[in-house]
Amino acid sequence: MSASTERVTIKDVAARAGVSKGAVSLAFNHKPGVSEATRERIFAVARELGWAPSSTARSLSSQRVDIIGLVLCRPARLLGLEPFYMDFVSGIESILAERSCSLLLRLVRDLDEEIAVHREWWRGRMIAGAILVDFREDDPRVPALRGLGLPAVAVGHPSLTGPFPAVWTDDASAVAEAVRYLAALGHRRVARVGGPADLGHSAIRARAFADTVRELGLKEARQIATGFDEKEGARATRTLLLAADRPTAIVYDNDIMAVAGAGVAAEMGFTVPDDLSLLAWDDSQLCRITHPTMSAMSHDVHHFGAEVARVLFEVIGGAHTAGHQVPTPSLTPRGSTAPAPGTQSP
Amino acid sequence: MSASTERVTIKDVAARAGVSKGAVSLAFNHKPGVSEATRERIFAVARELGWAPSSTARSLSSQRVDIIGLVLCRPARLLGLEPFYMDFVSGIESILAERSCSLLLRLVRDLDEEIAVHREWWRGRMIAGAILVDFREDDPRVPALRGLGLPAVAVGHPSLTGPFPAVWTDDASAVAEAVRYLAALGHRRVARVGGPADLGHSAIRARAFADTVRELGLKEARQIATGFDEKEGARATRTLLLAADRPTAIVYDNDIMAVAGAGVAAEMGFTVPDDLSLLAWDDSQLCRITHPTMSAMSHDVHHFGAEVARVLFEVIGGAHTAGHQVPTPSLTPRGSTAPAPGTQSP
DNA sequence: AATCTGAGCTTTACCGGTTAACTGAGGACT
DNA sequence: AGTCCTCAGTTAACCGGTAAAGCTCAGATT
Repeated sequence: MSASTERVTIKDVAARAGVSKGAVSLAFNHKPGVSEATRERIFAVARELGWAPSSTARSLSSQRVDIIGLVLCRPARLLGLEPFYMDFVSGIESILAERSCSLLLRLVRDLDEEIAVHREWWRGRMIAGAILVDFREDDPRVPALRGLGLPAVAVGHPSLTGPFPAVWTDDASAVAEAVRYLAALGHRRVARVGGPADLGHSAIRARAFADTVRELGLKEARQIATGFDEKEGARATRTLLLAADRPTAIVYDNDIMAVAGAGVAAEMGFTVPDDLSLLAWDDSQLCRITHPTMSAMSHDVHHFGAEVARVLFEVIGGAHTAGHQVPTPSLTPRGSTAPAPGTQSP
Repeated sequence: MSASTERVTIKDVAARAGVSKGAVSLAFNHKPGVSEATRERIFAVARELGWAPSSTARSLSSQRVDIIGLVLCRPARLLGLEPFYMDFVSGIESILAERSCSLLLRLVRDLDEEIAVHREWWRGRMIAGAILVDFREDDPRVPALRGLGLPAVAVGHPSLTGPFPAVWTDDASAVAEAVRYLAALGHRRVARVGGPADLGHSAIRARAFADTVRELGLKEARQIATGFDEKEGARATRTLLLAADRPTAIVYDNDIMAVAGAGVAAEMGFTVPDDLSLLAWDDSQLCRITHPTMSAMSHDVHHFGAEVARVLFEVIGGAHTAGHQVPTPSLTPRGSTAPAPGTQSP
């Protein structure tokens, strides 16, 4: 039981089993060319010696890896705050774990760095494929990474993701549903606190929001772009509520901001939902535990992540996947939305 | 600008620069043996060809990698729920990003699998070091991984982590502070909803809790072990509140359970904090946005993760690090704690 | 009897780097 | 002039696997 410092390699296993390296390799990759008896002997020796093929060496010579890459281009701090990402990652991991794969995670400051990381990872066959998130309009990653041959799945609307198979939610319909719901409750002045303006899905939601407002003949609606965090959500809410024609309902792009908005409303003397209705997005646990509870456009983010991973494996497997849509976030009314002030309940 | 399929390797760079592979390698590793002029020429060619050393190949021959490993042995779903982990990971990433390192993340079902993964990763020099978390008492990873030579830092009290440099918070003191605070508010029956019994820090907290209760002469205190999730937190709270000698204050092992507990209390007709005081742990955003806001034992989890990563780099660098303690969680009183029912305020 | 076949291995050439050992030229020192 | 260094590089072995090509031999085919 001594901890011998020598690393046991395929050569040791081969020698011990009385065969060549090649035979061991064949056996371990379940390829024909070794008899059942030899195969078993090899496995026995490997077990005895505690050997398993080195994935580094294997990936160098055979280009096969069991790692998939995820590069995130967001401030580290925000990751910890947003429930979305961890839930998404846990969904991915749930599928990777089934296949004994790991996730290589990297944080970068900008998209150029992200592109460089993907190039490098793929060049050296460090990863078998990648998951691309947070698409911008005219995203620079599309021209930079297309044609690399990197198997990748894109999280975002197909209009943004270029040649990469996309997995997305129909944000436009969801936004429309949200606005219609609020309009049905009698709200005429509805505002929206969105994510960063350059993010593709923010733009899609913004457009859908404006369109629906116009279509329903509501008052000209204000939208504010933010950085997704608590503070900006609070500030945006304050700005909206201080305006002369303050909204009676606000739709948020995530739940952190919605909850922060509820705090601001309370602090400014507005009662939710009597004076003001709030509608969150993503519906993590947060929404269920506030008082009042948060109405939200909810979808299963964990499942979303899992679906993305599943599609990625199809792509890696060579399938000509077109990508696909996961269920549209659906309205989950809770305690933060109510008929507009001065409206008969419908 | 054509997407030539051929991968550019060190050989191409060498040929183009008119030197040998060795010279390119020396230049890129900033080792002596090439003149400044040649070095520059090599770099220029590399830039022109878009070449960077393949980390796979490098790690095979030189054992140098810029990836660190983290294996988590928890249900995937829970990861997405607990604010702790993402915040912790984001702290780690903040330090890794500074050094252009990545995190290799893997989810496993049990500790045996975790041990196997670490062995494999380290054997093949897939990782430069690892972060070990969630220590049990007599943790099987300690005997299994010690003597491997794997640079690792352990998150947990040194009494649990064996030879691995530990980074930990002084949970015992924190628990004592929590109980003292509640006692000072006049609470005589204090209960605790803890994490899984086999987790080292749960045991430490349980012991400290019992000790402090005894020391202060409080009523015999009930402690319930749970799986850290919302549902179990709710159930434990219900159990406690249904008992004849129900507590007037409850300390939780994370904030999810505390918040779930608040919901149960409300649903059972207890007013927090008038009838019942609740004290959370970890203090994520959750605690600031509930009504009433949650008093908590708070610490900076992001910073904790960063510190762990920093220590790991020291260990990888060969330093003989002893590990160290990060600030003890400190009491942040908010709206969920108040004098015990029928007590004069102090 | 000569040839073909295929199962079961072995050999050998990589994969893309690193590194120890070696070479050759120029300069300093004796 | 001869010896010794040092610098700047080259060569070749090696890291731990994979994979294509080659070899051997028993049994089937003609």
